[in-house]
Amino acid sequence: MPTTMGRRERKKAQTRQALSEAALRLFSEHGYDGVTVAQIADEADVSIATLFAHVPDGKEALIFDDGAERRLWLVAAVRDRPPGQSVLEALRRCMAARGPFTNDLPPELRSKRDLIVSTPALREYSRKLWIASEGSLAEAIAAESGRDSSDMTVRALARYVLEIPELAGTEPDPLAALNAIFDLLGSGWPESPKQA
Amino acid sequence: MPTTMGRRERKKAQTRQALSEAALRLFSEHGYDGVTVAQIADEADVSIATLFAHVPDGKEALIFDDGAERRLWLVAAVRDRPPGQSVLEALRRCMAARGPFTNDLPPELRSKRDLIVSTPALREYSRKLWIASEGSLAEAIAAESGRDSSDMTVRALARYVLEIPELAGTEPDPLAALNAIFDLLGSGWPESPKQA
DNA sequence: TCAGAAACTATAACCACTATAGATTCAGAT
DNA sequence: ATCTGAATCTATAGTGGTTATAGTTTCTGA
Repeated sequence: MPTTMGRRERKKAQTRQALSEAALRLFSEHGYDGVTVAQIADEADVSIATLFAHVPDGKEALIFDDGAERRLWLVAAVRDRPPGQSVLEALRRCMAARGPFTNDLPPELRSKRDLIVSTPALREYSRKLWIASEGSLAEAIAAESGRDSSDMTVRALARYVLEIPELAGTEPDPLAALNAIFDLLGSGWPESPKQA
Repeated sequence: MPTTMGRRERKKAQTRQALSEAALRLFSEHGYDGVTVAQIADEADVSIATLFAHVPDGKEALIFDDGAERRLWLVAAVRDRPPGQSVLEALRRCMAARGPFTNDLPPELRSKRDLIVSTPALREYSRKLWIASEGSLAEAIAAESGRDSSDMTVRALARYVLEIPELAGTEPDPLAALNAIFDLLGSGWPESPKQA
């Protein structure tokens, strides 16, 4: 069993990447709705059937990976945070370094992010990818807080954290929005009973 | 200007209702994916083009109204809550009486709810309808708390409240889940810093 | 070297949805 | 009462995403 990938897996990865690059290039040029999957398949020099074999989730998934990386990143951020740091603080820093919340990115990634943020179908799919990590994140949080990962409070917190990109990503100052939301999650909404 | 609707509006409402009923009946019988819009149009005795004229949001929207009622209900719950009651408590009671959180419903509505909860496409659309009220709810909350409705904290709270049906709707005990989530939103997540 | 798995292809189909143009029905003003 | 214009409905034909099928090529492991 060779340490390197066989030719087959290598070709597969190449095809998948050709599809991603073709899709991103065409989307950037003509907009998401201005491009058909047939054009993308052509540009990557494969058949339409092959395109869907590589990207079973459909057109929107073309420019995304499967989200496994995000999942690992989140879990690691919670589990390996420095001593004295809270779970929320660890998550806040983790997310602040990603996606819509930083401009410290190469220009290709920045334009990709802008494309996603400005295209509803892609924003929705991005949210789906984040939320797919809910279970893993809930387990990580549960492990750190001595609760069960099926505890609704834990699941809700995980979900709410993962909704932040969608919620704050379109704000004029995304980072400030991110911080405001984490403050809310940490301290709760101040009671404001109606005057009697 | 007559107090009652003209014949035209009456017929329009009839057609729309015929479509809703046909869709619900067929979905319940054969499952959402087991029914085509052509079958629904046939069952309601209209053309496919007419179906889409009545329901521009597409197949999933067939069994829903436009969500205006929900919006009014939520805003009223916040604004007209009894003296001494907090905003969150008012929203908790409002939601507890609706959708997935009560069984105090006629059997037709119960089976409709079960169909929605068990069909991903319909669950997603239901969430969309809830979230469409985010702006209105944020305004209502802002008015009660002396903040601005564009305040990220207000918007986040509104969003998080409106996500509750999707988040808690599939739990074994939805009402308990609802209460747990409102407790989290009210008090925040207890800090659990890592031991040094 | 051989057998089988995996990837790719062309083709054809299905379905949601849209566009168009024409027919019918209704509402409001004259 | 009638006329005009707008709303509604219709059939038809298309677009585009997605899947199914069946057959071909390419790689892998025995």
